[in-house]
Amino acid sequence: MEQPLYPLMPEKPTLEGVEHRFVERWEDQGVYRFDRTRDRAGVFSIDTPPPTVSGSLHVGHVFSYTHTDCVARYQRMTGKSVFYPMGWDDNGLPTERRVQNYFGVRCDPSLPYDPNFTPPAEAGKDQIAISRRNFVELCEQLTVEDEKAFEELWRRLGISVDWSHTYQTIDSNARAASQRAFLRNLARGEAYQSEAPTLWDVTFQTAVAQAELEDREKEGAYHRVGFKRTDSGESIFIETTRPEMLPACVALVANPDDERYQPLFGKTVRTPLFDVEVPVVAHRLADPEKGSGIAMICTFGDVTDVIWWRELQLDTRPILGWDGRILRETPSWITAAAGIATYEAIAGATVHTARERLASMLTESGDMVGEARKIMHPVKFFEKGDKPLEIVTTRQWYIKNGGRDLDLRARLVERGRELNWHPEHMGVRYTNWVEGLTGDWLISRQRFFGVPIPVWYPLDAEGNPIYDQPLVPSEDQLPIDPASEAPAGYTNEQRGVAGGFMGDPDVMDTWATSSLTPQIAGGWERDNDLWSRVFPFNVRPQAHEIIRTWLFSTVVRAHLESGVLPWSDAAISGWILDPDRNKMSKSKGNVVTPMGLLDEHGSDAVRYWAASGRPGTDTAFDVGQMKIGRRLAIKVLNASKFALSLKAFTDGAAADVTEPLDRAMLSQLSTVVADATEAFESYNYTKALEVAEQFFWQFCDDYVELVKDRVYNDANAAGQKSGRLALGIATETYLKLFAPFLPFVTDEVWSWWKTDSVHNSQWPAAAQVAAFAHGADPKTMDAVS
RNA sequence: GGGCGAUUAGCUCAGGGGUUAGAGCGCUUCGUUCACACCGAAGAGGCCACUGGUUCGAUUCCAGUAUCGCCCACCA
Repeated sequence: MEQPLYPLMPEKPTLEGVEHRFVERWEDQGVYRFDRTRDRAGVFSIDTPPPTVSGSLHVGHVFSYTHTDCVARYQRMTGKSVFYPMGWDDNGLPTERRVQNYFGVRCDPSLPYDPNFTPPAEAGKDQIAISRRNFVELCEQLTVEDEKAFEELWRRLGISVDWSHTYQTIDSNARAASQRAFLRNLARGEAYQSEAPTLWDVTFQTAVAQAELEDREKEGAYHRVGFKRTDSGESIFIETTRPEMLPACVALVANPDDERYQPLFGKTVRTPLFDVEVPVVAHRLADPEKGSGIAMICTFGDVTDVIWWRELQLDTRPILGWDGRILRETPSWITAAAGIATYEAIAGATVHTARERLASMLTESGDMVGEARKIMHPVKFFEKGDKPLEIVTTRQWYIKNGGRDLDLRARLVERGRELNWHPEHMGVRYTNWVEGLTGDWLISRQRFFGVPIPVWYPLDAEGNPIYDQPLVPSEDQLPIDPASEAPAGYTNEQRGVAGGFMGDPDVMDTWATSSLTPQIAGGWERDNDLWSRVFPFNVRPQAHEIIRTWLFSTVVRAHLESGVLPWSDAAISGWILDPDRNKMSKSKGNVVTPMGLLDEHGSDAVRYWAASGRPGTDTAFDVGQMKIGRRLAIKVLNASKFALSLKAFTDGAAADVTEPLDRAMLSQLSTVVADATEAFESYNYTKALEVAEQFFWQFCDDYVELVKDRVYNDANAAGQKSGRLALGIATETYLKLFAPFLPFVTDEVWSWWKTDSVHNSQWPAAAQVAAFAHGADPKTMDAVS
């Protein structure tokens, strides 16, 4: 009796337990460890998206991270040292909100730190006010838990990251990188402060950036309101959706070509109820078709008001506070007794209440004609907020992003063209966004849990901050917290004291840190050796809805700091759609938990489904595809076992493939290898899987059936050797072709007859396979079938 | 309002100027204890959204229309 050639091969192969077995083995053997002795050319570096850990795990994560992993595994097999770090985005509002809800607390920066504070076991009805430091500690505590859940999922899914390279967007390296980049922007004049009208979220009481806006269709109503000409007393009617802004009115505006209003330009009118004299001005943005063709300009009712105010150099008459309520103090420009009385009736009211009150007062006074006419119109919201944004004037920090500088804008558009987009048409969104920028990037946020803006301001003799002489730390001090540390030359006793200093109270926008993920993960100015081996990165994988934020801001930072693109390629993933073809929402995603899917179908099967979603294409959530994936994995198991039981080999005596059938099969395989390789090189993992799968099924159905007798049969020694070798080559090759997609089952089979991991093996070369085919016609296989 | 993408079998999707347009699922039928029941084989099933144009030839290229989705936009 012959000894079995492959003693480790089980009698009944199964997928049972492969995930746990190989997750452990890969970790022990360091299969995915980044080899940092390799130079940049030998490295494939990935700017992994750091998931928002406070968000829920959902199938969308599984989907897009699998795509990147397939590419990473392919690159690793081509001999590259793959730099595949993992980051956690635990910085910013989502974490704050989750901590508030989870622990039932809220941050009150005026409170002192309580080192003994422990949150209640269960969140109570009333939020407990805690200090900023206590709040930040809770944020850190909760995110650690969240990160564990993500890591477990990634490992189980077979995501081949090197777990010794992880970061958090709030950890000290990230804070240092974020502050360092900011200080360099500041030193080069790319970061600046400005006191200006700013889009403001009244719920969160923070400024928001253009990239965080979204329009929502909301019901509004046109109020037709008359202004009396100062000279003749004739009424000029405007239509407004915001009558509550009337006390903030600084002018009326009409189009310069509008003959109806041309006689009014240069004249003045008086506002109803408040009796304030305002000019009538002309501007091209006034639309003769909208409302009555003449509009009131208020400071500030909408972003057009800001443009008019700036370009026409109008007065500033703010009436809205940071809390979204009408300022309590009666403004100085309202002098008429009736006007003051009217203002007092709305002082302190919310915008909504003030609108109702003023509308009824206008009706009573006869200044408003008819009923308010309901319309649907787009209203600007903070994407995470649920109250319309207001515009208030505040001092904020900005980074230049081409919004006000046409040269810089053109260079950034050019960067977008240099980038290889997958799929290509996603590049258009970048260009559209950059060309549509209306201002620089507002990076300061009036929040608590984030990277502090690393500057202080000296206080003058009256105790007022001197904003244009910020005090900055040296880079080797970073990260710093200006709220607890003092600038050089000062002591903490001088904080808030005339002649002393104050820390900038704000934190940076979460994107201001996330835009530096290549720098954070790649060891910029922290580990220059690493940096030189990974930057610029090869690929940024990400979703298409954050091209305007994450992708663009990362390009801005790398362009300003290093004068290059941060990566050569961007791989844009699509969305998961539910069976009704709607975007799969988080609530729906929770119904099917990712871990539950992996338990039910197996990781390889779920990966198979994910890999069927092409780059940038929205894909239906489809359990059927997972079942097919599982069937494929089982087939790989059984077919490989069969081939090996037929004494398939690749490393025996110097044999050659001599039989025409064997050669034809290998010829076909070499084409498949070439196609799969080409597909992977252009990030088309779906195609790579498809060609491998197609070959594999035909191989099983036809070739194996045809060859098995010959391979069993000892009589024809040459034919037998040829068949066994061809079987071995094919088996080894398809295992490798499938390895990026089905890492578990392929490594299981690999372990029966090889000692290393298939994931560290060399990606097949079409030419090598072809050499055994000796120029056979690949079509022979189809014919024979 | 501007832009991008999609529309192919009942479903999920490939494909691509040139014989009869493909796959998987589902459906129907058949088979199998000798790798694989978490199985295999065979079959039925299509005015390739619509209308024009270019062409010897269009499902494929071009233009327009419709529907769906997404991105963006200056809220009077």
